[in-house]
Amino acid sequence: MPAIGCIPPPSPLICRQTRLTRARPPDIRGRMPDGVASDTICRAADDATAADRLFAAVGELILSGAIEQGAKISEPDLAARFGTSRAPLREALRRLEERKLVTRIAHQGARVTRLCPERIAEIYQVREALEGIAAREAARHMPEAAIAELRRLLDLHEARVTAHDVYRQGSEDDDFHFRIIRGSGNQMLIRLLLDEYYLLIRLLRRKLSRPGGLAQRALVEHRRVLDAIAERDPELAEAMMRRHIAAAFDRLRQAMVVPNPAPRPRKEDKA
Amino acid sequence: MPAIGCIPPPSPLICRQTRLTRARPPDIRGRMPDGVASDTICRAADDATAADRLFAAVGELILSGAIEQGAKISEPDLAARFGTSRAPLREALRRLEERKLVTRIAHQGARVTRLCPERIAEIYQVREALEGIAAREAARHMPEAAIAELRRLLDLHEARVTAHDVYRQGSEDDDFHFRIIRGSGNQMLIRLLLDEYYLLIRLLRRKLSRPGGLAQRALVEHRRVLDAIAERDPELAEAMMRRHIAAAFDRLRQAMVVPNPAPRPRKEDKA
DNA sequence: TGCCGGCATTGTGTCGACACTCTGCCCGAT
DNA sequence: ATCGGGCAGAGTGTCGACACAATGCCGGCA
Repeated sequence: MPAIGCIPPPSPLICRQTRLTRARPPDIRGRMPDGVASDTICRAADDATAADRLFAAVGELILSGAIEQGAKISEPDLAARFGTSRAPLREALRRLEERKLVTRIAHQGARVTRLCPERIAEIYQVREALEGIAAREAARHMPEAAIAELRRLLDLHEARVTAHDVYRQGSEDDDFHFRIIRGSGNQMLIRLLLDEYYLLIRLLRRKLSRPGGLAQRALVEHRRVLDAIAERDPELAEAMMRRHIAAAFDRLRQAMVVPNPAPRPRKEDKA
Repeated sequence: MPAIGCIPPPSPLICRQTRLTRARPPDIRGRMPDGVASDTICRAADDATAADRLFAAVGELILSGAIEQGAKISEPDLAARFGTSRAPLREALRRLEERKLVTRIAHQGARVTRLCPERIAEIYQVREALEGIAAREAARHMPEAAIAELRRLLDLHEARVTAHDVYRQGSEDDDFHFRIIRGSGNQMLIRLLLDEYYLLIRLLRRKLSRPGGLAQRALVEHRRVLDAIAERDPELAEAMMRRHIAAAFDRLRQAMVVPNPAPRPRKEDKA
């Protein structure tokens, strides 16, 4: 039973600058939460296939909010807008579907996934478990150097937070989490969280006003997680991370109820 | 902020009998571990698109071992074998890729994912966390009726196990887990585990001889999980489930080392 | 005899076109 | 006036074909 090369392509994913046709100025603003994920998941999307580029571009379009949640996605439209045929676009949509960013119904088309509160709660439940594992494994495998670097990062965050009391658009928050996830060394987990779950988290962040004023709190929790990892205490790290995620969700939920009492429209279209 | 319909299509997936062309006898044996998942994930794949049918068929081909792990998948070949064009096959492959059953490299083709021991360990780590959550939530949300039914199922298993001392091909084992996962009521979790992770688990089960003689042990663990759920004790349920998965992995790992010292061929082709 | 470069072949990525399905609109009937 | 059926339009699913990339083979050269 041979068992060697597994999952070689580390991650095809949403990248920063993504052009579409080989020689064309960037018409899509594929901005990433600066300095965050650009180095994480990206692969040079330059010599990649059109489908890859479209996957990245459309993904970014969705995550950036350029295409609203629930909006229908017309294949001919989008393909034309990108100057490609439908084939690569369909591939991109299919991959986005698997990552749950779009929902497709046969003979009816694709639309951007709409996240309801129940689904958001579920996402956070799963995220809690997964990042708990990540923290646990990071406590086991994360190199000392990475830990030190992460500590410096948190110091930097603290400086910013005391100045503005806000984790800028969640990108710094993500940065912290990404590093721990990568620190786990668990390839399956890394792929699952970075390639799939964080897309959903970024998506739901779009529709939720970030609860400001609590960055200080999050920072404290981050420090606790990091301390546990630095002490090489897997159980504690897991517990702290889980508690942090749970707390973050609590904060999120409170922000969720306020702005929107209960408007429940049934149908609407047009992208 | 409207937020209503999310993730409507419960699950397109590997089904039992899957025909390809509308009117053609089933040339692909799409057998499921009988009586297990047939009711879980399936959707009548009859009026579905060719891509859906191919997705199910090729998936089953892989899971059944008809296409070996690491084997190359030639698009023209497979398409011809199924009497379709490459377009729907490519869609199927792409979806299988997202589910990590096949690995594709641009301009080079797709091959069945090969699971190395490290990856298997990672899968079990993640599975432990996810099914832990599932058990926890099942303790909260699973209907009494379902619990009672599950108890009867375990009684049935016990009868079989005392007779043969083996969980038949893992299908009964899966049945137990599936019910708990579904009992969690967490749609995201259900999709993640059933649509994605259990495919991998079935795949790795193919390459690992099932450690017989330990069914009794697994059954005891199953009962503990169920008891905790019946007592509506989420924490205990989670702990028991995690322990069960961890123990199952231990058993698996022992089975992993024995039959295969270290043959490591580098390359081979042909499906 | 072994290594390197060119060539043919295979196969993937992409394209344009067609068929069938679904949606929305218009019209006639009740 | 409202409801049901038919029709047109749009859109998705599928197909066959082509271009470029990658692989493997063959011959030339050291």
